[in-house]
Amino acid sequence: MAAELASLFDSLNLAQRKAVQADDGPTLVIAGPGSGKTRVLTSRIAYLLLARKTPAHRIMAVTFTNKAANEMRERLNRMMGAAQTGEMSIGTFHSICARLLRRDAPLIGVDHHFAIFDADDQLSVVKTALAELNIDEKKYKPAAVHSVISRAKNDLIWPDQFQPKTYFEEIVGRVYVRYNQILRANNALDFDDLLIETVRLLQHNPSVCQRVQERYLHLLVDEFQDTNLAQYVLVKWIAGKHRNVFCVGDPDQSIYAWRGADYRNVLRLQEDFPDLNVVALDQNYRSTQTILDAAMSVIRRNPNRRHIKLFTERGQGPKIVVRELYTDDEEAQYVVDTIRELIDHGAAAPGEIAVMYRTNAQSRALEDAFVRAGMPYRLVGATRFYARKEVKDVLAYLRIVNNPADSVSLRRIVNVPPRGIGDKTFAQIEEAARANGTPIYQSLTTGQLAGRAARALADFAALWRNWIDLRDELAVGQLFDHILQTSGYRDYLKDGTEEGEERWANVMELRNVAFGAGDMPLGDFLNEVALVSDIDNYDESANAPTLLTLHAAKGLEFRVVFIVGLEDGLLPHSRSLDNPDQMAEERRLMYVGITRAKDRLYLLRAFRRSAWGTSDMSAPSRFLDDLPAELLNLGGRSKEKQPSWSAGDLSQTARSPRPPVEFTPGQRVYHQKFGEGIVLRSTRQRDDEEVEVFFAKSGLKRLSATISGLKKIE
DNA sequence: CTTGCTACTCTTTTT
DNA sequence: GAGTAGCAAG
Repeated sequence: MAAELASLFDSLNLAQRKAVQADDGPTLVIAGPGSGKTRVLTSRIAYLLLARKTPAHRIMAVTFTNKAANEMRERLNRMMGAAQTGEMSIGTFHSICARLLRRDAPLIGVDHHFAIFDADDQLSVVKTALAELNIDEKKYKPAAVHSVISRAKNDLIWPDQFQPKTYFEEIVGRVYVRYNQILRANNALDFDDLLIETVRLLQHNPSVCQRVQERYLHLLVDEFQDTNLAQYVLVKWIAGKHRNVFCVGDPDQSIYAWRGADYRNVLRLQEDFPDLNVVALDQNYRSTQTILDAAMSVIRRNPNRRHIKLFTERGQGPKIVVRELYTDDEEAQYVVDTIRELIDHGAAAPGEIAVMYRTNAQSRALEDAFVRAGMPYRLVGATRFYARKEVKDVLAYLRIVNNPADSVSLRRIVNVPPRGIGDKTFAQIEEAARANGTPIYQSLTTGQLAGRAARALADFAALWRNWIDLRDELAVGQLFDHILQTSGYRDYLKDGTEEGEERWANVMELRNVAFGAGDMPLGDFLNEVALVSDIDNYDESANAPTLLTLHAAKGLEFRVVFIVGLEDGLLPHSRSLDNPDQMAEERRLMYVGITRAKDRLYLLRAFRRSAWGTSDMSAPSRFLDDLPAELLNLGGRSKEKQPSWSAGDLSQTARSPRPPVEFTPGQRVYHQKFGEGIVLRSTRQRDDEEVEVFFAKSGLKRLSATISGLKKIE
């Protein structure tokens, strides 16, 4: 024991050690990026377990992603070689709340088999509510309505407390009421319910509250700056008795205000726990001084922040490379080319490189470039695995078996594959269920419809019945196979097309997860699946560059980081331009991105970016202006002498932006769609180049050099 | 009820 | 440019 502790402390600096060994009572560790926050949190837990002999089951640790939780558990296991960490309550707020609620589900008006509705399901509930209330979807966008509802829940505002301030909110208030009723009729909770219902459970049930408060001797919270009000109140309740909260965070890295996160929770903590012990960590162990200086020069311009000076002993390191490319495709090509060079020169292994962007849509150009270069990559986000149609379909089958009240899932698959149960028939069933006040399952089995529909319904009801009977007899994996077979979904998906095979492969991946669940009850399995985030599945061992959004990059680090799309309107995002608070958040996002880099940082922008099928010009990000020239490598150009097409103001560049003729007759070229070809003629257009190419496969084509993405072959 | 066509929106960021 | 909602025809 003593040996483990000694070696643990050897790896910590004085300030970190002080935090780890803090006395019991409320503690807040404010720390800059790369200062070992998570390490301090893990060490604190090890310290509590080893030195303080705290039983593992009396510790709760909340992290931002399940991945972070798993990592922490692994580290503790390695450190202590003990399986006792398995008894710790560790996970995201959402997953921990789901576990708490499961036990006392009847107290909040659902049963133990309650479903957790994801973003997709939530939207479909909003749509149903809008339809029932005769509200026009075109005027009141379901997504916008839902975001207000979600925000209210995160601020702990129940439907009957919702105070509309605008006409729009007036409408939302009415939808909110109906929305929640529909959720409960489906025996379902949404993501936000997991938090707000747990707060209510603790508030209104003294015995439950006492049990929880008594049990958790220590509560530790990572990424505290990203907690919302509901989460903060949970912290207060859970730690209400023993008052041993240990929070770790960095206000400069708060990037989730848009979903209710409130960095003022730091102030609330100070108010609610006047004896709060605050520890600050500013030494950085991740990045070179150049990178830290760049990060500080960007974040410095935000108002109302505590000024901290980040320092490192890692030295200056290489300058930050700033480049301007002509299009987003060229930007992507630059990324791929540079990565290849870095790998060839041994500057970094492929897995130590990341490419970050503001919006998921930007990943497409990058993916194309990686595919063209035949270079493997990891993609985080975009179309998340669990959001794929086929995956959601199969899960919907499992969900109606676990929770026969789930009409949202039923609607999804009742006619997939086609069974002759169309919208109209389904609406009748739903109506019957509502009229009789019975769950949808019953009105399906006892339905008294006539003709073809009745036959189809009876057949489906028999299948469903059979699955439910098998629910508790078969393991999740076996049930999975059985349903896939008997429902006809398997044959429906495997339709012989290439796309069908791809979808089938995804279903098989899900099948692996199902078999991995072993004897776990179906409900537990579904809960777990509902709460995984994309980053949770990110495979460390795959040795390939990672493509991810700046948000997803939080908490990670890479030897080399590319941030692409440094353009006003993208980073900072156009929706933030007229709002100082949102602008400050964009700046923090940029700060988070920069500080992910250990050694090398590349900041790229494209002069022309295609979006919505058209290509538009863009101005450089204002954040680039904040970087001192001495930190930058501008590729031989001074800051004033940027490439020709961006010199001067935009109106001027619009007239004669680009390019000298790039393609000459006889040049061999490659086009993504048409393959290889030979240039016959090239004509300079106003701000483009028209190229006539003879393709081996598709014959003569006349193309725009900028839009076609035509490439030279050396 | 199913299939296939047209027209329209869409892009912040996520547990 | 792509995915989907909505509609018309089979």
